[in-house]
Amino acid sequence: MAKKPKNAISPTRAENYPEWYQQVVKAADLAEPSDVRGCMVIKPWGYAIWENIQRKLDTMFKATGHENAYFPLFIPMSFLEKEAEHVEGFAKECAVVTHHRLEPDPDGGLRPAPSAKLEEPLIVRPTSETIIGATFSRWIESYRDLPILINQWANVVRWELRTRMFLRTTEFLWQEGHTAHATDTEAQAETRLMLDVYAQFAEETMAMPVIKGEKTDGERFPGAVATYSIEAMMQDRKALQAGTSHFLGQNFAKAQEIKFQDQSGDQVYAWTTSWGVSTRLVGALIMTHSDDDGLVLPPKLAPAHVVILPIYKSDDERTEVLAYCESLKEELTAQRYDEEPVRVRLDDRDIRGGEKKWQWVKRGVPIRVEVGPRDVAAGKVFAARRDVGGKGEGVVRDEFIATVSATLDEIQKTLFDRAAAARKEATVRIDTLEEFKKFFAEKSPGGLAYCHFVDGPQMEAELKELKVTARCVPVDGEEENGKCIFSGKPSSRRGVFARAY
RNA sequence: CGGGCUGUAGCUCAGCUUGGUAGAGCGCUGCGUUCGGGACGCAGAGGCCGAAGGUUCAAAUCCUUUCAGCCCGACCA
Repeated sequence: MAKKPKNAISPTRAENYPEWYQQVVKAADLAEPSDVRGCMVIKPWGYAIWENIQRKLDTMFKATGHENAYFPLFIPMSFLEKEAEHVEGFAKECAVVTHHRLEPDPDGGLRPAPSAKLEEPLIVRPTSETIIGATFSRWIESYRDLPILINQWANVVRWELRTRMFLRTTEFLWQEGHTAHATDTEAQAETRLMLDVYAQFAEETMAMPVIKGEKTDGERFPGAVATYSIEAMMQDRKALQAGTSHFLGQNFAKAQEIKFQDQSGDQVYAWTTSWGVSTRLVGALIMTHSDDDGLVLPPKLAPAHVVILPIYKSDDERTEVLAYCESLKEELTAQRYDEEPVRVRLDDRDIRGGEKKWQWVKRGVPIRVEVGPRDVAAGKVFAARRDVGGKGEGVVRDEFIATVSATLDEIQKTLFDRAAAARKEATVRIDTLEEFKKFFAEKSPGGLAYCHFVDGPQMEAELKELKVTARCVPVDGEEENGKCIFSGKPSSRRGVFARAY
């Protein structure tokens, strides 16, 4: 007799959070390590979540006037050299292509053919500001060509030395928006608009509360004038940057010669922005909602809203139960949730019921329905919600179908409220360095600290010591006079500080 | 890129100190018993012990080199 562990995931969050995270990724069948160092294979269940994220965001981008396009994976090395800060930021983590042909080597293997060396090396894009900027410079001649609002769904490569599934991998999938505008004001408005889009997506679709804010000097995107981000708090109270929106000023326009003739006939530089979210959002999703039994998915992103598990012994029962399940599936699918048909999966695989049930628990499906001969006879279903745990309860079939959409809504809301409560619980205002150090002490749980500060080397040094980072200055924060806890200088706004991923 | 550790079955690992032609649990396949449940029994498939070289009658085991992974640090829009 095997021992029955109390939880499906070991270790639990409390025992070892980073290891728990890895185990959830594995148990929920989201992704696995690949044959290439630092890269992962995203498995169907994980990719389906990403597809849902993509679909939702893509709709929001289109609704705000953006169009999709696609730019090359390779970028001439010289392009990266054009913007000084940009080089500084990315040069250390670029994959470089130097040859275009292989040939047999003396040891029986292969090697890049010396005769096929590229005149100019290509880098695999770590982001596409430079090549898109170069393209924009050809597209833009007149103020009548502006604004240009482009988005691309793509993969990028950043040669990170230390990787974690979804949170930081060498290659990852993302979306990068790139826009060019005639005026400073318009570009700034675009930057803030997309920040709002991200925040709305995070809170309404991912059920993940976020803080919208501006980054400090140390955390700004290389080459940007201002970087904004949405910051979320994970269950271990560490902050995670979940999306960024950059106001690039005219920095890239000057580097890439993105010029146009304005209404008075003068040649002037355009104002550009860029903004992105990545598969890191899947990591954020995991660490925001999941529990010691595995993944917990917000209904709006779940690949399946409802999973139906038939239970039977004999062939007769099988026929009867399956027919009941098929019609249940059909009627559920006819229901609508979040403006789409309810997504239902009927799992009639021939494996043990208990094991099958736990697989779906670990995968985080919002509602699990078990149907056996007794339910068929009584016209009922046995339903359980993933967000509240427990075994579930018998419900009259038609009633279950009629309320499924409302139940999904309730689950979505419960997840958001729970995450918001956890964040509130971990949020403090701190006014002295002493208190700050205590809050972020070695064994302390930490959290989000709102403090007055003045950006500068003194702050950077203190933060580094404590392994704390300035996350952002909330954009909707109130003006308030105070003193920087690091330097004592006067400050008018509080910033958010936290340990971070 | 520095410091520490580990590479043996699909997975987690034992065996290595004291060299003698490879083990367990889980998973997988088949049969059976159970079953509103992550169950059990029996039978079976599966490994040239990360790679290369060396010592030896004999190497998973000792020596050298190399590659890969993990942890800690540095780095990280």
